Amino acid sequence: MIEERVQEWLGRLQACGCRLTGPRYILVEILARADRALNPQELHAIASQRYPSLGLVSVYRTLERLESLHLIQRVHQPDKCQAYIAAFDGHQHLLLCSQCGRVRFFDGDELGGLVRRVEQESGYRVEDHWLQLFGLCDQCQALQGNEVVLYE
Amino acid sequence: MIEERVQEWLGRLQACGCRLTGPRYILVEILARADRALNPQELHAIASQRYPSLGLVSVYRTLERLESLHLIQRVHQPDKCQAYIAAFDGHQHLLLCSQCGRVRFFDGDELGGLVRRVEQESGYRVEDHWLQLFGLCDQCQALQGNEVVLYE
DNA sequence: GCTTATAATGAAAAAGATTTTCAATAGTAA
DNA sequence: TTACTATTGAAAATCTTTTTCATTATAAGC
Ligand SMILES: [Mn+2]
Ligand SMILES: [Mn+2]
Ligand SMILES: [Zn+2]
Ligand SMILES: [Zn+2]
Repeated sequence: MIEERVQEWLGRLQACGCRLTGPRYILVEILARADRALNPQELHAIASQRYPSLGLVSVYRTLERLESLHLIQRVHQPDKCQAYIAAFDGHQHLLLCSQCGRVRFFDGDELGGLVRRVEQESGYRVEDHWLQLFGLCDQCQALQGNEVVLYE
Repeated sequence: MIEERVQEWLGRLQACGCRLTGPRYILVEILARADRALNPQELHAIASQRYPSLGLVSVYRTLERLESLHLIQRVHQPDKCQAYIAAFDGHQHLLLCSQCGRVRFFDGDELGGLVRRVEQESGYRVEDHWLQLFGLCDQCQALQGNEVVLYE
């Protein structure tokens, strides 16, 4: 299933005239597999292990390309706002572990009533919303904050 | 009411041993009056009109001080994440005009049921949430996007 | 008021993050 | 293989934020 995602992303890249290069294989594979948001530096550090000559600038360029294809999306957190994770189709919200950074998507917010009430009270016309939940994932609850298991 | 806020902030600054200086008066006044989030550059540009010798570094320092006193809070937006607005007491959410940037607070989300459902499905323990609504304020609706009225 | 201690200031330098430039390289189609 | 050109990484440039430091100015004590 993750492998399919990797193949799909590579296909989407090729479909829009992009070439499949070493740096892109690595970066796509890491991003498509990641269960937490990675910023350019983290991504570069991880990818460099398998592709030592990788330049940070290629990481920036690949992130930009993948984001413009809506394959990844930016994740805002209190302390970092420049991290990316595989994007979900459709309208979804994020659930983030504030300990290890693990991210999950969920859907089905029940904001209709709230939005109508706020529109009435404020006079604004609401067109979009951000909803993110923060908490502890099951693993981090079990560890009780003693250790943190990070990616790789 | 806004004047009271200015006085309160100045009092809070003094109460914790800070000195009341020219740069601080100006910055507090602008931030306490602003109805949209301002980033360091914008704030510096506005404040410089009244205090030309103001250094950008004092803007950063004042923002840090006011934030640590919980008098202002950071506002995240799709394109800028380093802007600040007067903080609200208690748990509140933001409503932002995506045209002019005007910000309002609202309370009373109805997320209890959703949070419980997501906790069940995910195994996460949810501890906090971010909810922001984006839309068009009444003024920007009236202008139909022809003009944008910005601060000062 | 005058003196004094020291918090605050702005210029400059440093550090970090991101973007641009450019010559060399390598993927792709013919 | 060849030719075209997208992509690469190094280096430079640009922006943003933080640190350093000598100078200034607030506020407390007299
Ligand atoms: Mn953000
Ligand atoms: Mn809430
Ligand atoms: Zn976790
Ligand atoms: Zn507006």
